[in-house]
Amino acid sequence: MTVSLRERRKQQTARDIQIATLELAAQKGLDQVTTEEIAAAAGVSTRTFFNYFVNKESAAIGTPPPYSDEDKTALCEGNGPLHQDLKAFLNAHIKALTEDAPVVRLVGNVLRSNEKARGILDGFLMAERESLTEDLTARVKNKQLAAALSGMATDAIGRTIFLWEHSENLSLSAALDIIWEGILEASKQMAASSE
Amino acid sequence: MTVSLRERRKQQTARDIQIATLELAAQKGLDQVTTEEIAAAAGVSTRTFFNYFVNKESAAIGTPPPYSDEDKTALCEGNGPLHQDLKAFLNAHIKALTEDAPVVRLVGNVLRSNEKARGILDGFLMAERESLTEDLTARVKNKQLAAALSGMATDAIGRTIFLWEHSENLSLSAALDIIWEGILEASKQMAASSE
DNA sequence: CCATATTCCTGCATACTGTGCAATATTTGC
DNA sequence: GCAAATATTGCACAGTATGCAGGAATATGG
Repeated sequence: MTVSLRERRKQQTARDIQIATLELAAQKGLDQVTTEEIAAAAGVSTRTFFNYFVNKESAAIGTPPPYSDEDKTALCEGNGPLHQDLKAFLNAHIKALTEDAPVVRLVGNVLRSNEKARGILDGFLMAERESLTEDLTARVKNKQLAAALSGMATDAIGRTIFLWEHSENLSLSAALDIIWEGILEASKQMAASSE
Repeated sequence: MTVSLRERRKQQTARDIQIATLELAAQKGLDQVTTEEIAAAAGVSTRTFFNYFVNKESAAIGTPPPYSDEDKTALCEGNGPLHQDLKAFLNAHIKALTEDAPVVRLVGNVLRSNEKARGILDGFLMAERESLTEDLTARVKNKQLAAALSGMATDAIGRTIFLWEHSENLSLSAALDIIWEGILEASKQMAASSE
């Protein structure tokens, strides 16, 4: 076994707390849920709850899947057209999100009504975007260009999830295709006669 | 006089509270400042502080300048190339921000370290972006395209402020020019061979 | 298998946040 | 001025979050 019993227990407890938080939040809104309730539902003391997460909003968000390192290196070492490599990169990330679709949906629900949770996720996404920008700089050799591209990418993920949450019978990856179409069209219009 | 004494007092008090909040936050970080201190510095009771703002993070952010209605209609009724009209739109908004540059700087400072504040601003920006998307839809007749464009615009504002805060001797509008250059370049690369 | 070191969980004390309510003070319109 | 409307304030109270210290569970080494 690669991880100790202690390690596994810790991860299990963290997940228990997150699930308990999300389920209670789904029932009556995160603001109406007390940390005491969450702790009880997760089978730990209030004090332990705060050993795992600094507040209930963080508990709801948990640790979202980061951009994978392989995907990032594939992107910056890719030799296809940029838009195609970027799309492949986003496809991979969306696929990772699909694994946890139910949690994504519950988290999205919390984000809609809770500002603090948005801020926490936003901080996470900013860090992700920054790291993607750095990697992209290796490929395109231009900081501002890389920043613009990685902004487009991160924005695309966000809008994809939003579209998916608000549509019936639309997979995450189908939603991405729609969003991506809009981005390509926007790029064309922006690039048109911009010399 | 267009506004009553009461109205003016209210606005003055709101501003007093915001300034007090930002100054105390600049000294020792918003997290280390209590609402009691802020209220005392602004010359009101703690209870009154909460009549004006729901929490200290909102007090720090205050009410950021929204996209102006004239600028929005100018944008969607414009007949120049899209990238040019969009740039003009952003120029106008950045000019508005320049009026309050010191406050923008202090707010930026808070945003860097406070997640809750980021979430609050994020909510505000989401609403702004959505309204811009609607207006743009009138011009480009395509929801996803409009959403992508308004995402680029809002992102540009954010990155402009960031660049400006981290550079010596760079005006907000000069920062926007640099960011904009990156966006145009990104659009070109994305549009290249995307048929 | 036991001893003990390490890590984790918990209860308790405490400071701060945010809201409802009722009393008090201020402004407004007449 | 005076009554109605609106703002401010103090107080009570529930919830959030952290430090600390003792006890429980797990890991390690013989």
